[in-house]
Amino acid sequence: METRELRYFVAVAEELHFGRAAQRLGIAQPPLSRAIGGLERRLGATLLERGSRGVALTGAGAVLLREARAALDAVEAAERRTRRAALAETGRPAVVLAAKAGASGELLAKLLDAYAAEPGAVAVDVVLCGPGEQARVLRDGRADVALLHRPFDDTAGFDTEDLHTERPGDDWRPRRRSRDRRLPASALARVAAGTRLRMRPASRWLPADAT
Amino acid sequence: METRELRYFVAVAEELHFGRAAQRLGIAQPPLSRAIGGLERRLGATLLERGSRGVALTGAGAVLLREARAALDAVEAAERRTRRAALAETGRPAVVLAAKAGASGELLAKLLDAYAAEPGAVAVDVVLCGPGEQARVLRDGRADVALLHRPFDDTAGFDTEDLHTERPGDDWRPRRRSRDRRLPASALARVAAGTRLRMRPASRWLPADAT
DNA sequence: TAAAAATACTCCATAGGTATTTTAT
DNA sequence: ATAAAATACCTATGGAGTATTTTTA
Repeated sequence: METRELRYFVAVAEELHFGRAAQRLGIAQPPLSRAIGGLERRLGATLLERGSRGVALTGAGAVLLREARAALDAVEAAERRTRRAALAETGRPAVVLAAKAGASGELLAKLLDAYAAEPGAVAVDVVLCGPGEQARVLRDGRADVALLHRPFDDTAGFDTEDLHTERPGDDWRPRRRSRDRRLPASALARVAAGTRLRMRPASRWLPADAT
Repeated sequence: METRELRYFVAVAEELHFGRAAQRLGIAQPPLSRAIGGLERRLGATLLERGSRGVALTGAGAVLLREARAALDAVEAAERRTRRAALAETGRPAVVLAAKAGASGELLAKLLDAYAAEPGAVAVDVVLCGPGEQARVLRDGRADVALLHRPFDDTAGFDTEDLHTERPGDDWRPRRRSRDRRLPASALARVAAGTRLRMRPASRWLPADAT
């Protein structure tokens, strides 16, 4: 499967309409129909139910939509991180850390200090995100690490390390008196060293040794 | 970036030789050189240092190798899981569980029983893997969940749920008397419901808002 | 100077466009 | 009857092959 096909399918699956999807992709409707048709033929799967009111996803189509988004994110991340690595070649390397804008100021400062004190620490660029944007920014390669707040942010599928626990009854304003574990900047160090990208299991469905 | 380009690059990065890589890909050397050249031009990055003794990876090249493998795994997983979903459409759906061959027999049986007892449980196919193969099998979509053994298997990047703890001093043979928590088959249930595929941060390097 | 990668040029497969037909409500 | 997708047909971009030149250790 080529990423072009995945992009085409995602467009159709999101618009649920070949015409609009084609418009969004900047191509004509017939080549899009053929691309999806070819994809279905090669997968041996019906991805869409066609009707004169547009299209609907089949079960297999829903699976592909989910998986295709993840795969496209991974491809995008590959591109972004390679570009960043190339720029870093001339200059000092850095990791990009995503933090929710307007929050965790003190924690962030402590973390950066702790990491900077380590031998071989590289520069850390901080990207500020809107709430709940961190996961996306990590997945598509705009950032390499993030500060998340459990249980509000979903950490599913990411490697995590606890940095700080806020006392219950704290009224959600960070307090001095909240318990601070020794800030482990090791996560930053590991990411800076280029730890391998991993993925989480997903999906549902059938046979064990089906291709 | 097209998956074809990623496959080509991975081949060259692994062989460190355009000729051998081309052979492995079943194409001639010149088109491969051009494909990689085009990729480098579009990324604005030098991925390989060419010499008459073959090639060597640059920093950016090493990043792309790592990221490209992950992206290709994601694409492969998309294809596999879609095919499985299509087959399941006619017949009952199932999740695929990966287990290390020759181990965890009793735990596996208990887990499957616990899950089967839940309302709306779907079929579970069990795939037996060699040691350490589970992570790969999860990443490329041959399986959806796996039984792993901490701290021997690296669970980095996966969502985990503790099922069973073996007593220290147990001599590594599973014992009846080891403490069994109530087996939570909820992981299986969530996976069967089609939880979203996630990825872990990776990589290293530079600027915040570089494309 | 010898291996290996890059260029030059050609060919063809296939992505894409336009016109039209088929289908489903 | 009408909106939407599929099919037919044509064009052209670019992927791949062969022959050759350029590079570098």
